[in-house]
Amino acid sequence: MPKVLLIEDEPALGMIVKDSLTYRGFTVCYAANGIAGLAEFEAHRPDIVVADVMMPDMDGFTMAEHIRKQDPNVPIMFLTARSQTADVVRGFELGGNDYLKKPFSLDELVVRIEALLRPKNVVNVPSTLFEIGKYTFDPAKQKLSFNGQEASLSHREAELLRRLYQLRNQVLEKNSVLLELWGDDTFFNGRSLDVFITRLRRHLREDPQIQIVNIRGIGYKLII
Amino acid sequence: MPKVLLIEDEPALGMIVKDSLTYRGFTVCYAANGIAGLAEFEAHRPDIVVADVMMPDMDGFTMAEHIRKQDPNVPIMFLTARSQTADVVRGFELGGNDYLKKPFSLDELVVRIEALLRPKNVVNVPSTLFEIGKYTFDPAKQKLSFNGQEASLSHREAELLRRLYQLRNQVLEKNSVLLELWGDDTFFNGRSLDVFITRLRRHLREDPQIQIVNIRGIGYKLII
DNA sequence: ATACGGCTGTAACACTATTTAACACTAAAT
DNA sequence: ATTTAGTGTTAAATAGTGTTACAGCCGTAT
Repeated sequence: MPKVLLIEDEPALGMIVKDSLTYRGFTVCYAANGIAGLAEFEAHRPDIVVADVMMPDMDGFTMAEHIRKQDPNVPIMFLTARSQTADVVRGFELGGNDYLKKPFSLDELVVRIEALLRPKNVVNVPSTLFEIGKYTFDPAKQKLSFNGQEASLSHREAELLRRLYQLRNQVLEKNSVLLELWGDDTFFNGRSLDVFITRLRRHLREDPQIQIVNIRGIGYKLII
Repeated sequence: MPKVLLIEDEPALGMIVKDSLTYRGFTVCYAANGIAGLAEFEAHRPDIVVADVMMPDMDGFTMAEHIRKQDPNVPIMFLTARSQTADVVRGFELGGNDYLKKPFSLDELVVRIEALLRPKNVVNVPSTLFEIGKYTFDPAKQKLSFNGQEASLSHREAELLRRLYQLRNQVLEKNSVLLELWGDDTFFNGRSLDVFITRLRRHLREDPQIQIVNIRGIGYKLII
């Protein structure tokens, strides 16, 4: 039951939006101007802020600046009648994550609110587990597990393994991985990459099915 | 955490898109024109390029040509106000993988970027095993086994054996294999190929059934 | 048949790339 | 200040590939 703080100075529109959001299952706090909105924010700590830009006494952007100081992460959506991009840019610089031009449809508002509320990493977590032979590799946590045993990889190791996995059974070119991970491909970095390949081989040696084969002068291939 | 290089000469739109992508978890490098974009590409090696087409000093297509020379695989998406199909066709000829007509929604941009980043061609190919007489040859792992004993082949050896096997009992022309594996067919590479044939014969000598016979002036034939 | 010149087979060597252990350095954690 | 994890660097050993030399082979012209 996500909590929405709605700040809108035009009461008619405000009530319509509030009712509509309430009807769709959101808890809605409502304020009619920026100062009141700020007070509501502090009092109720909403999950998302939907704010009109043009309001008396304190506009939406100024209010957003204050909110940002208290919570750098809460998503803020601006409702704007002005279509000048300059204004929208200001909103984004304040960390507003979306904006909606009036007039807007209530459906669109809801869809956008839901998108902003969707925790990004919940979507990602199930997809980030790689099956590498008898191992399971979580590139986000940099963990490699083999029947219950969990080993931590360093960042370099994890990034390298991720690239190898994404191109599994194909050649991962030394060249490109050096540019991506090390930033250039000088001689010494090349040796460094070799060393990391050795380290990954050691990590993966429990499953003899898995091989990191060298393609001389080109790169490496992860065989599963 | 995919890296996006965004090239857009209109600063207002550029900032909006940049913020929006950043919020959704992308790392964003930003450039305001084609020349700067090219420099950013070389410096940061992004996973995907999103480029405006119409820009001062170097247009998106020209920039894409230069990027393609450095990386034939990186996806490029064009943002275009022009709807002329001719332009879009040119973009696709340069290997741009998608285009988006302005004005576009940020959600749509993100969906398309994610689609382009999704690795589509990496499927688990069950490694095919070749039966060569009493030997078993795994071209992916570059291994040759003979009743339990496993020997590693080098990459050149494995590639050569694979070609011989695929044309078993037919002639594999020196000429073509030299072009494919060595890149040209000069005299010295020709001798090199002879040497590799010798090495394969040694690897395969346990089964006298198997022969690599020479066709003078033409190539070799693997007889099983 | 014989000799010739261009192939081919192979060993040996040269040279470069890779593997690996060991150690050095740095930044963070204690 | 000390420990630790992560990463970079070095050096020695090993592996992969290219080059050369020489011996033998093949087809053919004599």
